Amino acid sequence: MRDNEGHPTVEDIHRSVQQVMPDMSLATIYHTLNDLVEMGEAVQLNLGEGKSRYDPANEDHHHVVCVTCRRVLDIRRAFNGLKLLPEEAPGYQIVRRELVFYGFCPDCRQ
Amino acid sequence: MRDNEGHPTVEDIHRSVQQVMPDMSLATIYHTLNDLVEMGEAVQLNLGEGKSRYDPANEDHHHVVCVTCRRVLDIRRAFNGLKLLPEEAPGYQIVRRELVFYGFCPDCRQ
DNA sequence: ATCCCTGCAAAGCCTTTGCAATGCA
DNA sequence: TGCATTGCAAAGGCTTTGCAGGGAT
Repeated sequence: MRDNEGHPTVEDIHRSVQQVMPDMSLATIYHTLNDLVEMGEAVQLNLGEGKSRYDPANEDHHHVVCVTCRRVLDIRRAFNGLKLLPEEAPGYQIVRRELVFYGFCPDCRQ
Repeated sequence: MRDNEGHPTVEDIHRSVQQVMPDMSLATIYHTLNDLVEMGEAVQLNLGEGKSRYDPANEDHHHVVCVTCRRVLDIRRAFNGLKLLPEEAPGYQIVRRELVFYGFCPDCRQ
């Protein structure tokens, strides 16, 4: 995941791992990713594609998705000034937040 | 969607519509929802469940999802002070943003 | 010897698609 | 009549699961 340049799908990771371990199966990739997510080492991204992408759980950053070409861009500073007001979710213990912007990238905007 | 109390899945909508039109098929629900999203009348939510939920496209509000019981709570004020800095996504035209908090609801927190 | 990890194949969802039938203008 | 909408069934994509084989402790 770290070598992969960003937001790899399960398929991406599978191909990548197979270059080192040619027999690695898809099922094992799924198993391992689920374990990593459970351990808190990886984050599963839901970018509205019908499939998941994965990030190492390093930083609290977020994403811009082009609705046309599906390119994904990292956003690092969007959370300045943002907080979940306690009175909006009383009693909740928040463990993660995911912010996705959808729009047209410069190329697809024409 | 408006009658449904919140964030219905396709299945929810299907059941709901069938109470009035018993022959309504799932395929038609999917067709209609896709049309509504394309028209900008509905919003498809990705809450990390492997299936979609839908909201009428009324307000720019967001969601808290309990990672245990999957209950979904609306958040209305979380965007105070949040903006997408232009230098973070130069040339992009943003059309929608989706913010999801994941955590434990009061009941599942124990 | 036991236990966990792996791979394969099958099954499971959710969603889309092809096609024929239907309804409406 | 012509066109869009519908329903059904099949297919498609992503993910999970059952099971048996194999490696490590």
